[in-house]
Amino acid sequence: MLKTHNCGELRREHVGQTVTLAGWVNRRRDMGGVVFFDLRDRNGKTQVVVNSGRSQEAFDVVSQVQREYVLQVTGEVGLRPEGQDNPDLPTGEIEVTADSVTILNPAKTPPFLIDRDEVVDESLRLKYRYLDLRRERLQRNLTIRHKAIKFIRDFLDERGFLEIETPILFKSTPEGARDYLVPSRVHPGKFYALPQSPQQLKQLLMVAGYERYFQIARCFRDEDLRADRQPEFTQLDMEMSFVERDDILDLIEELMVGMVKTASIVPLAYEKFPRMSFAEAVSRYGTDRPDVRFGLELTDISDLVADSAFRVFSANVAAGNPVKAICAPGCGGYSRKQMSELEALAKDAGAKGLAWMAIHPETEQIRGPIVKFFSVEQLIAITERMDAKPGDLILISSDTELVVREVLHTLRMEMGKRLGLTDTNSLAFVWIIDFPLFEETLEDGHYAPSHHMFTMPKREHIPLLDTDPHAVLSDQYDLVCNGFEVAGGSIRIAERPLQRKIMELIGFSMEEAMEQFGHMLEAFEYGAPPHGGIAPGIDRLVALMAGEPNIREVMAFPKTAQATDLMSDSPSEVAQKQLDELHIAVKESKKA
RNA sequence: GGGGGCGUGGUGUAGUGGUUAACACGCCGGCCUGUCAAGCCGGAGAUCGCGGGUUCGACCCCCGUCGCUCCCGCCA
Repeated sequence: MLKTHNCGELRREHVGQTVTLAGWVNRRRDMGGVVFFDLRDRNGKTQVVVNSGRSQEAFDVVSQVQREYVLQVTGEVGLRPEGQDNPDLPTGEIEVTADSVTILNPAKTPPFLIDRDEVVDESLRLKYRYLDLRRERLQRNLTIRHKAIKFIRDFLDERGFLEIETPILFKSTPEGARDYLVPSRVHPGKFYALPQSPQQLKQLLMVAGYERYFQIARCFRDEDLRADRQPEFTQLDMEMSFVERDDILDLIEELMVGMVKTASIVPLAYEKFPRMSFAEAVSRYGTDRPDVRFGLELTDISDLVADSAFRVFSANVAAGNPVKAICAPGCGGYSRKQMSELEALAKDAGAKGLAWMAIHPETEQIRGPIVKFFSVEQLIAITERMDAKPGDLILISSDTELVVREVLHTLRMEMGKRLGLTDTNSLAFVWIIDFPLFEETLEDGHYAPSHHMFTMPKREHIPLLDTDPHAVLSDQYDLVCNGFEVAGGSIRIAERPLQRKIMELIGFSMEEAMEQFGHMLEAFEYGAPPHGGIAPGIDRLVALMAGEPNIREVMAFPKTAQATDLMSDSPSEVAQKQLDELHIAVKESKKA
C-alpha cells in the first residue's frame, strides 16, 4: 500500500506516530514559510503542514503543487497548537507535519471546484462525471446506496433468500414498455431484448422450486425520461412461493424500516406503514400514490351544493358527478395573480375552471366569484364540512370523478409545496392495496390489466369475473413514499384455467399467448406453486433516503433527459463493418 | 411527439436597444511561518450557445436551431 492510514481516520490517539497518507490536494493555504493543505481521500480529510524549517525538500515539492494533485505524504501526527482545532473536521484535532512529499500525479485545474458544494450546470457535471463523483455530495449518495444494498442482501440472506442472476439478453414482448433491442449476429433479422424487469424469469424460478429468490437487477426501458426515470435502473427484484399478500407486505415493511435506519439521512415519519385501499387513496388524495406527509385531503361536498344556484355544481351533481374540494390553510389572502396560477394548473390537469372561496382572517367574510350563488347556510355548511378556518382558501372542482381526482391531486400537491409541507425531512411510507384487476377504460372492447397479466384476483372476487369484471379487485400492492411509487408487486396466478380466463377477458388469443408466453404457460403445467413478489425501485428509494430531487444524483453514471451520456458521448455511430455483421441497414433520418 | 424554464470569462451570477459587458469564486504573478472559504497587492481571461432576421446600432427584440432541465403524452 502507498499509505498506512486513510485521510479520515487519524485522531488524538495517533499523535506521535509517523504515518504515510495518499490522496488529493483539497485546498492549499500558503503562508510563505509554511504551507497548509488538506489531503483528501474517500475517507475524509487531514490537514498537512509543510514547514520550510523542518523539511526544505518537502517544502520545495509542495510549492509546485496545485489543487487535485495526487500526493503521498509521510510525516508525524501532531496535536494542533492550542486554539487551532478545526471542529468542522473529524480529524480537526490533529495535523500531519510532512517530512517528505511525493507527487504521484499532477492534475489540471478542474472545470469546477471539487471541495465546494456549489451549483454547477448539470451538463458540465455529467461531462466530467468522474470529477463530480469526487465531490462530497455524490460520495455520500453512493455510500448510502451501498449501505442500502448491503442491508438488503444481508436481510434477505438471513431469511433464506437466494440471489440468482438472470439473463440481460432475453426475449422481447410487445407488452408494457418499449424494449431495448440487441441484434443477433448469428440469427439474421432476430433480436434479443434487454429485460424491462426479470418478471417472467423470477416466476419460472418459483416453478423451479427456489421458493425465495431475489436479485439486485438492472432493468431497461426505452421510454422518455423523468426526474425519477432513467433508461436503465435498478430494482430489488424478489419473489416468494407459498405466501399470501400480507407475508410479502410484512417482510418488505421490515426490510424498509431496517434499510432506512441503516442507510438513510432522512428519517422515517413512522415505522408502521398504513395500508390503504386503492379506492380510499383515490377518494382521499385523488391519486393511487398519495403523499401522506400532509393533509389537505379531498372532501366531497356534492350533497351541500346539489341544489345551489351555481348551475355548474347543481347540474354536475344531477348528472351523478361529484363536487369535491380541498382546504388550504392560511391561503385566503391569495391575490388575483396567485389564483390565476392555480387556475392554470387546474386547467392543465383537465379542469374547465377553478371555483374557490376565501375566508377573510378577521371579518370572516367569504369572498370568491361563485360566493354569490350560495345561501349563507350553504356557505356555512361548506366551511364546516371543510373544517375551514378564517384565513383559509377552499379550492373546489366539479367534473367527472376522474377529472376531479386529477385536478385536486394536482392542486393538493401544489399547495403542499407552497405551504412547505413537502420538504424532504421525513419518509412517509404507505401501502396501497386492493387495486382493481382491470383498468376502468376498455381497450378495443376488451379489459386492460391494471398491473400485468399474471396478477391474481382476490379469491372472493373470482366469481365476479363472469358477471362484473370491473368490480374485481386483485392482490396487487404498491409501496408509496412521499408521493413516489417505490415498489409494486402482486400475488400471481399460478393456475392455468384462471390464467386462460383472464387472457380471454384481455382479448389475448391462444396463439398470441403461446407465442409470447408459451414457455411460461407450459411451465405452469408442471406444478407451479402459489407465489407472489414485489420489486422495490432502488434508485428512487436511495434518492428519497439521500434527500435528493432526482435519481441521477444517486447513480454513478446517469444519462441525460435525452438518454445520452455526455461523458462518453453515447449513443454513437458504429462502423459499417459492425452493422454488416449484424445484418442491419440504417435508414436515413427524416431530419437529415 | 407536445409545452414550460435555462444558456453571459474556467465556475456561479448581474446587466442595459448605444457601457470599456459588472461582481464573487477560481486561475496566474508577488508578499507573508499557524492557516483551515487564509489574507494583502497586482494581472490575465467573454466573438454574451449557434445561425439568420429587425435596426443606424442586438448580449438585449423576432425566427430557427442545438444543449441541459421540468412537466404532459409514454412508462410500474
